Amino acid sequence: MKLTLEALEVLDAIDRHGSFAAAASALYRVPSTVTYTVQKLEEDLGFVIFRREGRRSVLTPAGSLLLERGRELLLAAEQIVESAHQVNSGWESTLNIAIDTVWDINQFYPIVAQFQQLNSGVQINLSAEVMGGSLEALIEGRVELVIGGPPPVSSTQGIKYKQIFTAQWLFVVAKDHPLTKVQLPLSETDIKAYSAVTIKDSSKNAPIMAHRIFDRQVTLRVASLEHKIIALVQGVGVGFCPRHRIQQQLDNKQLVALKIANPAEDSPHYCSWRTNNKGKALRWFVDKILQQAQN
Amino acid sequence: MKLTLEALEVLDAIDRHGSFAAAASALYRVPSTVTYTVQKLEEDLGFVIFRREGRRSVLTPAGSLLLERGRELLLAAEQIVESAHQVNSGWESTLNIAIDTVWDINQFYPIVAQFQQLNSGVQINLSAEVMGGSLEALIEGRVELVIGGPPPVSSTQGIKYKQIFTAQWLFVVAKDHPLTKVQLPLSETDIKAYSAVTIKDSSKNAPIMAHRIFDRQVTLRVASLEHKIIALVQGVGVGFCPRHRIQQQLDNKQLVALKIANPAEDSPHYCSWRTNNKGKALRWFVDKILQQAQN
DNA sequence: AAATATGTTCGAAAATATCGAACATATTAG
DNA sequence: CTAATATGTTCGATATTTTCGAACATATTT
Repeated sequence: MKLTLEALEVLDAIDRHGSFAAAASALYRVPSTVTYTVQKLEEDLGFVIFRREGRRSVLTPAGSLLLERGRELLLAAEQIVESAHQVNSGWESTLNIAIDTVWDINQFYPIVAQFQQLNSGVQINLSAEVMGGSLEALIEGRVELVIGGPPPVSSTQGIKYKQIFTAQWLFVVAKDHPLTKVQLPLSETDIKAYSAVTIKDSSKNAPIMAHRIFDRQVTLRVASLEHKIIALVQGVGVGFCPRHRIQQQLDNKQLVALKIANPAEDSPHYCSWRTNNKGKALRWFVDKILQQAQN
Repeated sequence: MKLTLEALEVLDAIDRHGSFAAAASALYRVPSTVTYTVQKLEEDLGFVIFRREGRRSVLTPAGSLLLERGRELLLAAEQIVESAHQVNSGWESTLNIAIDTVWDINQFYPIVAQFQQLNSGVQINLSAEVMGGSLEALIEGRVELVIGGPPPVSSTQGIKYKQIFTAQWLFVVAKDHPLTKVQLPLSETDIKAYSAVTIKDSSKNAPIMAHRIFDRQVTLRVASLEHKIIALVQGVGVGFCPRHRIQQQLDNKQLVALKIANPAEDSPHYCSWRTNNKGKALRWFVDKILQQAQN
């Protein structure tokens, strides 16, 4: 049972060029060498790969399977070497980034575009996460970088983080919502009378924490802040939103911010990344994000 | 760019055994050969795999990636050869069978003996599993056939199954256990007063399910039904057992079945197998098991 | 400081791959 | 139909690669 990649390349060449002779020529070898390689492989593996039909050889079923799957193997081998080279040169082969929904993903695309111009060969994977979900992805190693998430639990090793902005949470409702008729500031009781819109934590084992929304309210759970804003504009419910994401809706009066008795505190948001990744791409993005945050 | 599977095996051995010397020994080679192979691979690939730190060598990031992905490659290569063999002979080269502890393994040996007489050359590997463990092994591909396990989750692709028997669960205690003095049927409260014996699920991530045993009882966890029966006979605790496995103990009065207020329901047991294995041996065993189940 | 274990270098020996010529067989051309 | 051509195999000679073992260098442990 001693498969070699080189032998698979020979099989591939035979099939691709149609004959032992043509394969030999393509491989800059002599025909007898090809014969030798095939025979040796057949002996090593213990089954016949080509049934010799006169001068034309055809693949046996087992040989056919070997070739087909073998090609995948060759491809995978090449990709591994490729990736290793990239890592060696300092660039990761892939970089997985999670963007918290609190942060506007549109702000991020220009940075990605800038990165692409470096021609690093690094594959960037973006995912949108919500609240706990982004950190969970970071801790479990599914992503290397989280933008706009909450601060990591302090005990977590191997993760660095830095605050990049503070979100001001406003309590907003649609322009014609009944609560706009109520005297300000709104009490907890006023609010409880109406259904709320919240963002569903994308972490798998979401902790039971009623972030921003008081208990026992009927709530609509949506998957992202974009959806939440739409739901609020439509008047489906009420809820808190970060000011910077709804400035437009406030300006054109689609949403109204209402003063309430117990206003939500500002929440800090962070850029968090894994320290075991020493690649240039991660470094580049972190630098870029922190630099942008200073302005 | 000339990767070879053999070189990957050397890398794997170095990492697995912790040093060049140990790897050499494991590969029945001399240390200088290992050095040679590594150096040659480094030269062929064009990057350093091990950073030499005195006598201890540590993987570079690129080397680490190469090893990690290379292991997958080796595994894939093995599977390809295995599949080709299977196609070639019609017989698998190996067949891994898990037998749930609910099923008496002694019943199974005659079937294995019968199979050996066919001289198929198929290597049979038997393993005993408990409850979820057998299915986990099937889904993860560690075994191709499970006898006596629970039914697979319906969503699982690539697995067929058929019920082969129904187990009646009796609540049993040792002949001189205090519970034999209590008036029947036993209430839940009666039972809670005594420690129970349960079988520990052999799956790695065993779900928290209190199968057959009520909450909050002090329990002794054992590894198989055989052990459980012994523990019950010794009077260490009480618990449910399938009737067919303790008939002998009931007959010679080592165990006593007691009627209880909430009897355990009969549980169906299945024969489950992977459908991607088209080999004759799996087919043979499945046929045999199903046929025996009909009687 | 001595003993032990690890990794490397290097020349010799062993194993393996490649070549080229001779031969066998099938397809094609005339 | 026969000759010419192309393909695949065998086999001895040659070239290349791998392996070994001894000698040496270096780090860890006793």
